[in-house]
Amino acid sequence: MNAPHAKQSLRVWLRMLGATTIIEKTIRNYLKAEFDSTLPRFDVMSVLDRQDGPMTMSELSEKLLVSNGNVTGLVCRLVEDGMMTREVDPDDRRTQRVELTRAGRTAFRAMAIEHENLVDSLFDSLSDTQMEELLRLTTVLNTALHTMRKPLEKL
Amino acid sequence: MNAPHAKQSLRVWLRMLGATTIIEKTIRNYLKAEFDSTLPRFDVMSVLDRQDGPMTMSELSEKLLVSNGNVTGLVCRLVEDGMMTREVDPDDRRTQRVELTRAGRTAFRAMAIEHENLVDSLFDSLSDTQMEELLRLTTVLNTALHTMRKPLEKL
DNA sequence: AGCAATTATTTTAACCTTAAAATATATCAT
DNA sequence: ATGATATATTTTAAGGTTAAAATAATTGCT
Repeated sequence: MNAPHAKQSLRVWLRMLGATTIIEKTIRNYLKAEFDSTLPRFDVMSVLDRQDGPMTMSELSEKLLVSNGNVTGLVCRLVEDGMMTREVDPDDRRTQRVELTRAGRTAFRAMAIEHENLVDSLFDSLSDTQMEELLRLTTVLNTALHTMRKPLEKL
Repeated sequence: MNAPHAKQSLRVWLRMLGATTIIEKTIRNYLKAEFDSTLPRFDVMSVLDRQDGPMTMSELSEKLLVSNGNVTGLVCRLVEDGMMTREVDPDDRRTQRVELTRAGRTAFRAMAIEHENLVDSLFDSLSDTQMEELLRLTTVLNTALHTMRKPLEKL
């Protein structure tokens, strides 16, 4: 689409990575300190909370962009914690149907509110206009990266 | 600095996180496929390459924003791979002095070039103007996050 | 000198992550 | 029905990550 950005893109990338790294670490520490939980668990619960009925392991791993084996471990721990249930689908015994328990949904909603407040505070240095610009730019980038990714998956 | 961005910041954060996640995964896959290496190893070598003389484990972990224990493992593997040397500082036998080997420096430079080309291609969807905007915004954000972090470290 | 406090690093236990191999079940062609 | 193929998931091995405990060496106080 463009002439090469040369060294500019490396500089942009390192700034972006630096910011997301700090924000992510802050969120992880917060979830650990306040809820004795983790970001990957939060992400699993987030996907499940948006869902009406149960979900399969594969659907979960696709939504989260992580491997199947990874989901297996996360779900095991969340089930142990009483946040989720997992049961074999009677119609296809290869498939697991997982969903949040009532306690899981309640716990997630509480975390989600504070998570959002934390994120708000971390972006406090940007004005509303800057936030809009950043949203536009990251949306363009995201869309391009996703359409770039699709063909790669075919391999 | 501002009125609350409300839900806007969560949306911005998720877009930013989405983009960096895909870019990072792409880089990891690339380093694995082309150089049989990893991003954390690349980061260690990158810090060391910018350095003239040897460095201590603590300096390394500060630069990389990771724990001491983490650096221990990474350095062990890089030493095994012949990319680095590690020796006890004769003046303070608690301290390790680590640096790249010649092979390590050569390997890193080769990786760095292709890494930069890959990053360039991943940002291809943004125009030069958009890249400048993105650089400005992420710089503001980064600076604020770092100055936010300083006081937290004191605790 | 000798003991307490500090500093640099490693070890440990737990968790996250992946790719590849293994397991179990379902589907399909004959 | 049977055997091959495909699908859903788990297991395994290797690495990355952290906080906290353990080691080891230095510094400082008296």
